Formats: sequence, structure tokens, C-alpha cells
Amino acid sequence: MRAKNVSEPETAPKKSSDLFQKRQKQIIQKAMKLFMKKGYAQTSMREISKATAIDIRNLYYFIKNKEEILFLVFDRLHRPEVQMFEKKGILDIDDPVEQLRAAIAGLVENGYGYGQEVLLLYRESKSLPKRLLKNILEKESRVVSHIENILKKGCARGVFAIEDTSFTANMITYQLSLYALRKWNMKKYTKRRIIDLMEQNILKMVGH
Amino acid sequence: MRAKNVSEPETAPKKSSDLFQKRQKQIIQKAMKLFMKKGYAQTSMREISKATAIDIRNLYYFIKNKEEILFLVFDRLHRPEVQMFEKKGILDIDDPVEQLRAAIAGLVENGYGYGQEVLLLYRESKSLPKRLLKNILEKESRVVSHIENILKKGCARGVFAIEDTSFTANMITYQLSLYALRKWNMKKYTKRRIIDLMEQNILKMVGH
Amino acid sequence: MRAKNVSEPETAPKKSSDLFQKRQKQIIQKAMKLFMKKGYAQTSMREISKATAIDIRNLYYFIKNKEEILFLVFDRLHRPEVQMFEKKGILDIDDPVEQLRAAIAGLVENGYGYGQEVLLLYRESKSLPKRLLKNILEKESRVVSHIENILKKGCARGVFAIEDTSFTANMITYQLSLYALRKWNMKKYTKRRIIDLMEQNILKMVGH
Amino acid sequence: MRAKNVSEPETAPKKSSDLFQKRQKQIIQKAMKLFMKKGYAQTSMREISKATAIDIRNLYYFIKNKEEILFLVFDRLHRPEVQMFEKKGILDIDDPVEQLRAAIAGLVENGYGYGQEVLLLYRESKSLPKRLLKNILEKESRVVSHIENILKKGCARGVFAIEDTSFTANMITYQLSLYALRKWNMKKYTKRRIIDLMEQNILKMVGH
DNA sequence: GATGAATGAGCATTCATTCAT
DNA sequence: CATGAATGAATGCTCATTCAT
Repeated sequence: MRAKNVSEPETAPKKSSDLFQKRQKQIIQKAMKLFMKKGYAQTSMREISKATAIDIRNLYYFIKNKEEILFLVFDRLHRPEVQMFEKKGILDIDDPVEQLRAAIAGLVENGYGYGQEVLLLYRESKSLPKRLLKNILEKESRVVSHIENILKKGCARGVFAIEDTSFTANMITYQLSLYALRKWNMKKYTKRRIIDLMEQNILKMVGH
Repeated sequence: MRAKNVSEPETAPKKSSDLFQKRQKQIIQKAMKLFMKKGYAQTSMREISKATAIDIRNLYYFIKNKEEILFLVFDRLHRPEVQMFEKKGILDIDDPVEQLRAAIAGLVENGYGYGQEVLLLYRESKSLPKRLLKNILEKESRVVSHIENILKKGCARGVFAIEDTSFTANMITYQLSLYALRKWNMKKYTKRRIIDLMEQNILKMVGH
Repeated sequence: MRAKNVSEPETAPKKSSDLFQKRQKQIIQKAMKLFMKKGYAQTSMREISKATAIDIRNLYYFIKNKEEILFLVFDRLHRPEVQMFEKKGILDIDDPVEQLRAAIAGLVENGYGYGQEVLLLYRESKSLPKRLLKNILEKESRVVSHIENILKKGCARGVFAIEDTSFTANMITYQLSLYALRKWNMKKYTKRRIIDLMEQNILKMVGH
Repeated sequence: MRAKNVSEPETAPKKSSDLFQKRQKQIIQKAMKLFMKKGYAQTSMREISKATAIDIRNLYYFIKNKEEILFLVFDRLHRPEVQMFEKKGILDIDDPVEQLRAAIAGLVENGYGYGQEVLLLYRESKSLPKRLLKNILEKESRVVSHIENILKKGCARGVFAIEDTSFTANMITYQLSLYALRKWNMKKYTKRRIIDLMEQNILKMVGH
């Protein structure tokens, strides 16, 4: 084993290593849990160190600094949603109504609306410098873009009637995290029921 | 020693005094702004001290500790919206459509205050003891209730068509904080425009 | 006592206080000694705290951060030289030769060349951010300027013959710290003798 | 365990090897640059590791510790200037004026190395043990001696007029590091121009 | 020689809070 | 009310160096 001696020159001497990646993933996952439970600023590196059982000084062997952990957490958080559109073949659906329906179901199903992940984004995005935040928001925007494209197509075909597709796409995307941020009032609904009600309401909103 | 009015040991030196109340209000308002901008945990007493121009040590003359400030902030925060329905005479409007329109406009108009506040709630609810959190959520629920009542009336009169009024009321209420939580995508819209687009979308959603 | 209740609004609540200034001076002086002995980076705040007998946390009550200490040290270091020209009436001397002689004697006498102060500047100036370094170097430049002005006047009157007054002024100023930086070879000379030899050499250098 | 050539316990695994010597040289050169730019204490082993592209842990295969690097740097540093007098045939020039001119040009020309080196000496001599420091200063004195000899010869032949040749030799030697120590004011001059102006000024100083 | 892991020590800095005058 | 002083506890992060494989 360890047959690869193609080490990159300077910048990334071991980032390619499986072990390195494994450790990083481990850190990110534990940190994510802590961030969700206590908030980013309230979670200390020492706590992350304890949770991962990696000495705090060796922690810095795998990540540059605390901020980078948050960035990586966000990155991992948003990845599934962005890729879902391709994976589930939503982009290939022709009928805009069915397409929108699939997107809603997919995103809610996929956990976009569940978990406290979205809440984490809303809560802690301030803790990222603009440079990194932009990166994160770009990914988020891609979800919105996909939805807006569906809306546009629907309008073009005359099945939707929307004054401002961008605004409405934002409204819809935002809506999808309803459950996460209003748990206290949503407990009485099942996931299936939420998806149904959302579909109904949203389709009415975009229709004639 | 410490002969100066030893009335109560700790908390209350002169709660009756107008000046005391004024200073407290001052602290709460400045702290609220800071909490909204930076988050509770990220706001230091030193910053509150600077913002209020009250020496940090004298700050403890008016408030027990940092946590109490958060209590007081939330307390003061939730009052206006709850009362808005009465103040603006929304409850007296007969036409459900107009009533809903007025509620939306009223809540958003109010300096985006509602969204700001909810955001703070979403973000900092962890920092609040359960007792207080419940209290706040109750107030919040009353806003939802008001809206649900409007929806119900509309359904009864046949101008609205809603499958689950509770769910839809929640959706609408949640929507109102769209601006606050998705600032980065909302910058291109004016307040007036947002109100218009929201009204439009929501009315379509609840209609036939 | 303490009759002054004219406290500045925000930025400087107590900088005017005598006690505050006294403490700051105390810190600067102790820090200066440590910096000279061990170097800036090698001196820890803890050591400064110990040397001043001020708790490390209270230290930050009087200074913003370590960097500021270095800045203040430099500031205090360079002040006497800059002011010497005015104090000793050097600017009022008409004859350029006598003026230059007085400046040399004054600067060396005054300690410009003595102590390890100059060495500190050369050694540690890297540790200051450009913004602050500029400030320090400006003061240093003023010494050079004064000398250059003397040279220019001398040239105009025909008593000096210098191709590049700026360069020569720099050479002269630099020369003045000869003793400090080459102690090991200068031990055999008295201060008086050094001044004499320097005067001689420099005057020859600038003459015809 | 550790069966791999247990010749000597610590320091020297294979000092004879060419590759070993090559790597050491490489380390010293890169470290020297860093020390000059940032200072010894401010340069971390990690940086040296990066600069040499030798893993920090393997670095300790070639050098004992950080301090040893500084030793070796100084050792290597002082050789060229001392030898320059012989190499460039300066000692063979008969005319003292030309000889002095050549010495100045030679020392400054040498990549400003002399100044750089002296600066490093001034700055970091604290970090060196006395034994080594003495050794270095001796070498430095030999440069001064060479210059003093030129001055003496010039005086004997009546082309120079110097009261104290030792002092003046020191002044001249010191002057040569002007550029290194006063970079901020020297930027406007080219190397050639500096040499010219220095030659001019110094020759005037030593002449009649 | 590369690599994964550790370690003891220390750094500058900030925090909320208290208390006596 | 203001103010000088203290304090216990953390914070994120870096250092040089060692060792076994």
C-alpha cells in the first residue's frame, strides 16, 4: 500500500491522502453537530478537539483554522441539494408543473427543509468572511436558479403566470425550509403531508 | 460600608426611578441592534457599553447580567407586532382580502421589524431558557392565529380556498421574514416592491 | 481632587488622566528595556506584565496591544532628537559650518548615537505594520531633513560642495549611530573624542 | 529497532555523503534569506521547511536544531567578504586612492551582501553564543583592518590626511551598510549611483 | 528518506463580572 | 453615578522538536 509517491510539490502535500481526507471528514462532521447544537462562535476548538479525539494541535494539521471548518461544513451541507437536480433527473422533465412538483418533493425529501442545517446557514453565515460566504451563497443561488428556470419555462408555455420569476423563485426556495425554522408549529404534520400542502399552495401561487 | 441605599441586596437599586427606566430602555434598544447585527454571543458587554455610552461597570447598575439583556430585548421586541392588529384596526376590516392585505403590509412595513425579530428568535433561541422561549413562541403564535382567523373567514365566505388554514397561516407568517433571512438575494427590491409582490403571490395562493 | 469631569465622549475616556499616563509611561519604559535586551518578538506580554507589576489583563487597559507598545517605544525614542533642533537653537545658527557642528554634537551628545535605541529601531522596525512604521520614519526623516537643509544652505553660500545633499544627509545621520552599532570597536574612544573625530571627518566630507 | 546505521547516536548520520552536504547547503541558503528578511526568531522552522521543500521532520535529519542553522548561516556568510580582498586583487593595487575605491565598490557591489550580512549580525547577535559571536567579530575586524591599512599607506604617501585611521576605517566600513539599514531612504538610488556617491564622499573625507 | 502522530510549552488577547472608593 | 483595579476562565493558534514505522 501507499504506492502513490506523486506528492504535489508544495501547497498540498497530503491533501490527496485518503487518511487525511478521512480525518478531515471526521472533523467536519463532529464540528457540524456541535455548531448546530451550540452555534459556531460558542463552539471552541478545544471542544472540537475533544469530540474528534484529535489533539487540538494536530487539528491544525488537517484544517487551516476554525473558519475553514465552518466553510467546509457549509460546503458539505449544500452539496447534496445542488447535485439533486441532476441526479434525480429533474432537469429532464419537460412539463413545468411536474418539474416544479418534483423539485419541491426532492428538496424537502432530501432534507433541504429538515434538520437544522438551513438554520445553521442563516444563523452562522455572518461568521464567514465575505469571500467565503460568497462561495456558499453561490451554491445556494444555483438552487434558486434552477427553480427560476422552471418558472420561466412555465411562463413561456403559458402554464404559469408570474410577475417576477426571480422573486417568486426566492419565495419558493425559502418556503422549503419552513419546517426547519418553525418546528414548534409544524410538529403535527408528517413529511408527506407537508410536501403535499406545499405543492398545492405553491402551484396555486404560480398558476393563473 | 456601602451605606448607599441597601434596600435590596442585588438586582434593584431604584427600579422606580424614571432615570433608571430610561437608562434601561436605552441599553435594551442599543443591545437589540447589536444582537441583530452580530448575534447575542458575539456581542460583548464592552460593545454595549460603547454603544450606550454607559461605562461597562455602571452597566451592571441597570441590568443584572448579559442574559437579562437578552430577556428584556425579546420582551420588548414582540410587543409591537402582536398589538399591531389592534392598533391598525386590522381586526375591524370586514373584507378578508383587504384584511389579509393589510396584515401583510402592516407586518412587513413595520420597518421589517417582524422579520428581524423572528430572525433573532431563530438564531438566539438557544441562548434563552425554556420558560422564556415558550412565552415568546406563544406571542408569535398569536400572530399566526390572527392570520389563520382571516383565512378561515375568507374560506367561510367563499373568497379563499384553503385546504389547511393552519399550515397556510404558518407559511404566510414565515414568508414575512423572507427579506430578513435572505437579504443577499433581496437587495435589488424596494420595500414597497416586496410588499406588492408578496401580496400578489399570497393572494393567489389563498384564492381559488 | 479629580475636579475634572470633562470626560471626552467615547474614544478617550481616561487617556487624559494623569494616572493613566503615568501607567502608560511605566509600561513603555519597562517594555523598552526588555525589547532592547531580548528583542520585540522575544519579549512576551507576560514578561512586560511581570516587569511592570501590572496584571497582564489590566495591561490591556492601558495599551491596545503589543504592537502599540512598540510604537509608543519608538515614539518616545525619537521624540528628543526631533525636538533637539528647536530646543538647542540650532535652527537659529547662521553659519552652516557651526550649525552642522552643533547638530552633530547635539545628536551624539543627546544620545542619538548612544544606547541601543537606534539598534532597536533598525532591528525591530519590521515588526511594525507599514502604517505605524511610516509614522516613525517620518520623525526620523525630519532629523535628516534638518541636516539636509543645513547642507543646502552651506552649498548656496559656497562653503559646502555636495553633489547630492539628500544622500549625504542620510550618510551623516546614519554615521551618528556608528557607536551604537559598532560598540565592539568603539570602546577605546570617549564620547568627546568621537564627536571631535566625527565633526572633523564630516566637515571634510562636505567641504571643498 | 532503528537498525538503520546506528553509527553515531544523534547528530551525524552520514556527514560525508555529498547529498547530505548539498541538502545542508540548501537549507542554510534558504534560511539565510529568510533570516535576513524576517529575522531569526521570527522565522519558523515551518517556513524554512517550505522554502527548502524539505519536510520539517526531515529537516532535523540534516541539522541539529534551529540554532545550528544560525551558526551555519553566519559561518558561511562571512567568508566571501573577507576573501574578496584577496580574490579581487585589491591588496595588489598600489595607488591607495584606487585601492580604496576598489574596496568600496567591491564590498557594496557584492550584492549589497556585506550590508545585509552586517545587518543580520547587528540584529541577531543576541541569539548567538559568545564564542561564535567573537569569531564573527574577528572576521569583521579583518575587513576593517584591510581598510585601515589602505588608509595608513595613503597617509604615509601623503595622499590621505587622517587623524585617526582606525576610527575612520570603522566609519567607512560602517558606511557600507548604509543601504541595508536605511533602505527606506535609499530606494531612489541605483546601486551604481550609491557606489559613486559613497566613493566621492569618502575620498573627500580622507583627502586633504 | 517519507509519513502519521504526538507533546510540552507558550503565545496575545478577550471575556463577564465584582468591588471598594 | 464615576473610576481604578482586580480576577478566574477561556479563546484561537503556533512553536520546536521527537519518534516509530
